[in-house]
Amino acid sequence: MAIFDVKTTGQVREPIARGAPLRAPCGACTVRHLTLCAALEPHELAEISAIVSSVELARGDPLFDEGEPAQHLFNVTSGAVKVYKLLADGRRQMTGFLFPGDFLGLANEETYAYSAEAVTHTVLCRFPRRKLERLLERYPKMEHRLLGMVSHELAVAQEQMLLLGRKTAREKIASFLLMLSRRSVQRGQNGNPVVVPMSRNDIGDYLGLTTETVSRTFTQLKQGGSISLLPGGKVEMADRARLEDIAEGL
Amino acid sequence: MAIFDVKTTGQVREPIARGAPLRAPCGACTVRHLTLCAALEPHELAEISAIVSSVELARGDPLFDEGEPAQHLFNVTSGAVKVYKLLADGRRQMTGFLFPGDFLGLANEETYAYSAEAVTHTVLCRFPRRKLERLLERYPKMEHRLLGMVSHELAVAQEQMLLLGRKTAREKIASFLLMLSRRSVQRGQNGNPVVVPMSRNDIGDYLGLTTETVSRTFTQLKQGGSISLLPGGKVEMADRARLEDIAEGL
DNA sequence: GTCACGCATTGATTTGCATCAATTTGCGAT
DNA sequence: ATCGCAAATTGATGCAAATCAATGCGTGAC
Repeated sequence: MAIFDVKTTGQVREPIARGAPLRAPCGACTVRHLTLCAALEPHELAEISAIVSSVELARGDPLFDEGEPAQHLFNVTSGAVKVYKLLADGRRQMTGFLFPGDFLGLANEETYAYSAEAVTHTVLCRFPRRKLERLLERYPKMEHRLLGMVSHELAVAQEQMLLLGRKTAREKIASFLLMLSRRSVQRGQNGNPVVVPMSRNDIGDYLGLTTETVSRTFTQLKQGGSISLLPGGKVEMADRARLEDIAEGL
Repeated sequence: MAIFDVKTTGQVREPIARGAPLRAPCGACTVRHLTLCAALEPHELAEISAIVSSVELARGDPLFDEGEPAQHLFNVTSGAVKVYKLLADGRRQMTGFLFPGDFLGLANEETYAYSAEAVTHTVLCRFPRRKLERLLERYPKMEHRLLGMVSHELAVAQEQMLLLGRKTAREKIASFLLMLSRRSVQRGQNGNPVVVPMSRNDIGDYLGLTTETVSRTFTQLKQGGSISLLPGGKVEMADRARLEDIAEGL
């Protein structure tokens, strides 16, 4: 019961679009070509708008937990979300960080396969899953776009397996910074310096490292002249070409 | 030019279905509910049959390499295939092992995102990508099924990230054996003992370990009474419940 | 302004896995 | 059966990253 859990924390705002269809269901939907609602026909947009609502989370608020019934799909409007899986003893693996334009909650099974939590203050669009599925049946083009998005996510996941299984700490951190930068540019923001909104611990759980190793590796890259650490969680990539070489193991 | 490379090695047989539509494009297509061609209408099957051909590979033969133009999709009919990504210095990460019923070659970009190679003697169905895409446009139900398959693969990939980033060597091997067993059962085969057709080195590259650690961990599990190693690359899971506990980190 | 808490950083030590180097086993070819 | 090669196993050693242990710093609460 993801939605009720969230409501308990007082973070869910009531639907913004109830009865009054918006031009677009949310501000993010036209940001990236991969986004589900981009380039829809007016009547399709209207139908989407009729089922969408808005969710707002504070830093650290849970969105849903692994194993909960998967009742909604979400689209990040602003902020950042982390998704992760846990082992019984608490070991955690981040499977992704999501930014404006990204989707989450797509589940093949009836339950979510991972947990999701806000990294910063975050706003999301929320689509009831059943209703969205009925919509997708009638608009194959939307499903086609969804297939493209999931295929892309799969390719990203495979790249991440290469990182987790075979890259060194140094290579992992370099890859991570470049990834953040690229995605930042995709959203039309500045790619350098890049904002790193998540904690060292979160980064460690994403890259399969400990907090300490993450911290030390940042320091090491700084001392090597590849990056500099700016206040406000920003990282300046002083030598991007070098970072790219490091990331590829050269 | 995947197909011509393969042809050079003399492994590609000419299309089996040219001009003479089959009942089903390949023996595997009805094996699993996730498979693309399962439960198709007769006229859909006929159209699929018209574009499919067959490929046969010997152990170790490449199917395609990362970066090649993605001209075909493949469906494993018999045997086993490994897919992997490489770093510049040769470090390798297996991203999956594929068995009868599994798909590979789905590419969002114009090129393959990974390389594929036969683990054992293998037969595959081959679908020209462009033609299949045109077919999918006309049959949204097939695309819907494809979406389900890719979503499932994504969930598997995320599970693998948890394994790579946070599990110990022992937990990785236990998880791996259980996964092989489950998939073996899905294909209607015996799940215990389970056939392990790939080398220790391949397993290491799948789990982010070295050959030696894989070997030692097998020995350790054997001595602990969880498994026994049988001739012919078979592994008997003597204490499956224990293996499951180990896999979950209990 | 200062207090306190969470987070980042740094240092010392341990450990698990990789690496390197033999040696053995398994298996197909003859 | 025996040869010959590839794969698996085993042992010795080294190193990268984890773990353990303080200490420093910045931000928000009051």
